Order: sequence, then C-alpha cells, then structure tokens
Amino acid sequence: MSHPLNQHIKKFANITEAEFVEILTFFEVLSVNKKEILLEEGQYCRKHFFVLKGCLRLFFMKDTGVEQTTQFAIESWWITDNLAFLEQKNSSFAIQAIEKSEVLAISYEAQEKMLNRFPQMERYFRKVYEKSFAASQLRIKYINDYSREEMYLYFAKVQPAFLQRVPQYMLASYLGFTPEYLSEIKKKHLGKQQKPHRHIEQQS
Amino acid sequence: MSHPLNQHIKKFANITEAEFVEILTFFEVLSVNKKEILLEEGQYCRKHFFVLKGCLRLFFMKDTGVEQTTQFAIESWWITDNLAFLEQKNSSFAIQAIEKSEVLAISYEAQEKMLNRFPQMERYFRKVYEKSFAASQLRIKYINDYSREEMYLYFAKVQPAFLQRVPQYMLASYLGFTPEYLSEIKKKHLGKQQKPHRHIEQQS
DNA sequence: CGGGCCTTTGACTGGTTTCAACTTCTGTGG
DNA sequence: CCACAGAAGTTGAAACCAGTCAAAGGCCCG
Repeated sequence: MSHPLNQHIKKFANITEAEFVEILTFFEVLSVNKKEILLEEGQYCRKHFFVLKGCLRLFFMKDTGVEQTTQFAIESWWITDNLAFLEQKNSSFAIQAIEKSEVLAISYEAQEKMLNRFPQMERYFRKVYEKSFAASQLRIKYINDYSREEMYLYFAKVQPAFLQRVPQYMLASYLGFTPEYLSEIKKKHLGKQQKPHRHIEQQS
Repeated sequence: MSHPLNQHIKKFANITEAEFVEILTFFEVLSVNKKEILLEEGQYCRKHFFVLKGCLRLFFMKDTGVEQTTQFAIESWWITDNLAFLEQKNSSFAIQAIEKSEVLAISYEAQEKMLNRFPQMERYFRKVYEKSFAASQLRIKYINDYSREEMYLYFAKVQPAFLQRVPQYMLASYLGFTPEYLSEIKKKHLGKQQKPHRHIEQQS
C-alpha cells in the first residue's frame, strides 16, 4: 500500500516513485495529540498541512469568547489559513487536532521550491485548490439556501462519519448555530436515520 | 495598454506576447446586454468566464422563488459554477450580466488543451484558484463572525465601488438578508460614510 | 470514583423575516 | 422628450427562528 500523499497526487498528476521520494523531503512529519494546537490565531502562518491520520479543525475566537469552527480535515485533506499562508502573514484562524494525528507540514518556501523543482506539482495543486474552491462555493450556496435544521440534516446524510468523530459543540459551530439548538434538532429527529449519499468535499 | 487577461496572467506566470496571442485563440469573446443570461440554472456548465468589461453575478433560485446571489464578478475576475464546470455536469447556479459586458469564455476541453499546450498556465490557474479559495475561506469566517448589519458595513467599507454598480436587492441577498432589512440598516447609518480600505477579493 | 467538560432542557429575548402598502426610480415606446 | 408601467426601494406591524442565559444531567478520563 503506497503513501497517502502519493496516492492523492497520482489522482491529478503523474510522478514516479523516485520523484515522490524527493518530494517528501520538502515536508516534515508531525505527530500531535488530541487538542494540540498546530497554529495559533494571530501567529505567523508558515505551514500547509496534509493529514495522514486523524482529524484537524480550523477555528477562530469570536469577540463573545466563543470558538467558531469553520473547517475540518480528515485523512488526505489539506488544511491551513490560506490567505495567511499565501501572503505569509499572521493567521486569523487557529488549527487544532481533534484526535491524535499524523500530519505532513510544508513551509511556504519549501512549497515554492518544490513547485519549481517539480512543475507537474503545479497541476496537482491547481486541482486541489480548484476542488476546494468548488466545494466552498457549494457550501456558501447551502448556507444561504438551507435553514439551520436542514444544514444539520444535510450534513448528517452526507458526512455521517463526522458525526462520530467530531464533538457536537464543534459541529454546531461549523454548521452555524449553537450547541443548545443542535440538541433541540437532534431530539426532534430521533431515530430518523438517513442513508449515506455521494458528495463532493474538498480534495478527496 | 495590454490586454486585461494578459496583464492578469503576467501577475502569476511568465508568457511571451506570441504565446498570449495563441492562448487567446482558445477563448471566444461574448458581448452581452444588461440582464442577459450566460448560463441557466440546471443547464450543462460548459464555460469558464473572464470579465473584460462590465459586471456579472452568480445566483440560484430558492424554493421560495427568491433569487439568491452568491458572487459578483467585475473586470479581471473569473466566474463560473466551478463544481459543475469541473465535472461537466448541470449547473446549480445561473450567471447573468448586471451591466452591458464583454466577456471571454473558454470551454472545459479548450481549457484542458490550453493547459497541456502551455504548462506555465497551470501555475496561473493554481494561483487564481488559491486566491479564490483563500477569499472564500475568509468570507465564511465573516459570515459566521459578523451580524447582518456588520456584514453590510464591512462590505460598504471594503468594496465601495460595488455599492454603485449593484442593485440593492442583489446586494442584500449576497450579504445574506432581505432588501427590506437592508433599507433599515441604511437608514440607520445615513451620512456615516467610511473611507476605502485594502482588501483581498478573489483573483485581482 | 471524582471533577470537569460536554450535552440537554426550558424560559425568555431579540434580530431578522414576512407581508402588504406606498413611494421612487428607470427604461421604453409613442 | 415626455408619459407611463413595471421594477426597485422604503416603511411599519406582526410573527418567528434561533440565541442567550442558567441550571441540571451525563459521561469520559485521569
């Protein structure tokens, strides 16, 4: 069984085993425990992360003091504060491990060097960002189209695996409402399980 | 003065004048009038649009029968239903001209051919999508962080040019509320003009 | 087995929507 | 170039979805 990043790259670009081995040298491997912080809000955003195993989230602190989660990343997803990474400035998000995780991290400079050395990787990242942008375009559609209750039902249908892995208060804030309201919705739909369903999310 | 697309490409990739001339052959030029539809909801999404002059919007119809605008595009912005374009399937958005506009359109096949012929363009599109995704990550942050009223004030500060070009009912729906409520907010802030302010939006 | 974090419950509140009527703007044909 | 019709914007009243706050219950992990 090949390396998860190699598998992911091969979906979009052609690289040899030898090339992949060299590509890997641009990354470092991080092992993080549950609740460990990979990037703090306000800190310089130096890294782009690829999840090998586990689950991360992107979140920020509202002025009310409540944490607002805006993204999750599981196996084979890329995650960072893209604007801060792109412009190498302070992040307006934090990144935290939800589970014990294994992560690849690449710095902005290393990523640029790697892209210069392996131009095929431009295609890979073009595809990764293209899909990410498409997914977030769709997400903005749903935010505007669905009620809070429909958001939950849609998510539960489409990403049932996440319901197990993610605490409810994070899920609630990701979906745009309060944990109390999520409780209420769940009570209302007890026993009404839905079957999984094809769905586009990020780069997978 | 060089072509707007050439200027835009040169921000991210190196191409010669001769190459640009050949790149242009992959596109067609469209002239559309105000209110003209470039893509209908439910229709096959064949084209990726680059605005030379004018203003387009991306929107869809809610089940209540109300149009929901989710994106605008002015000069030098790319716009399409990215998921539908990517997978060459039916669009869940419509695209319409808000003003009389000049637009470049490229089909999926033509874009693929162009990318194979000019691999430097992979870098250009990688950058375009990277910035688009970063912008929409930030937008999702604001949606969750700001009240409807703050959304309006932020938009008015950061994109004052749009206030002139875009009808209020479209702006209201883009910002996530009703035209009636926008009226109320505006009345409340009469005369309190703010100065423009640097901001990241999409690919510009 | 205990403490703290997460989830649930219920009462109250308020930002925002909805609806309907009215006014103002805009563009098109005579 | 004016008139008028339809579109866009405003106003105010009533209703409601979802948030806030507070307190109790459950559960996980040390």
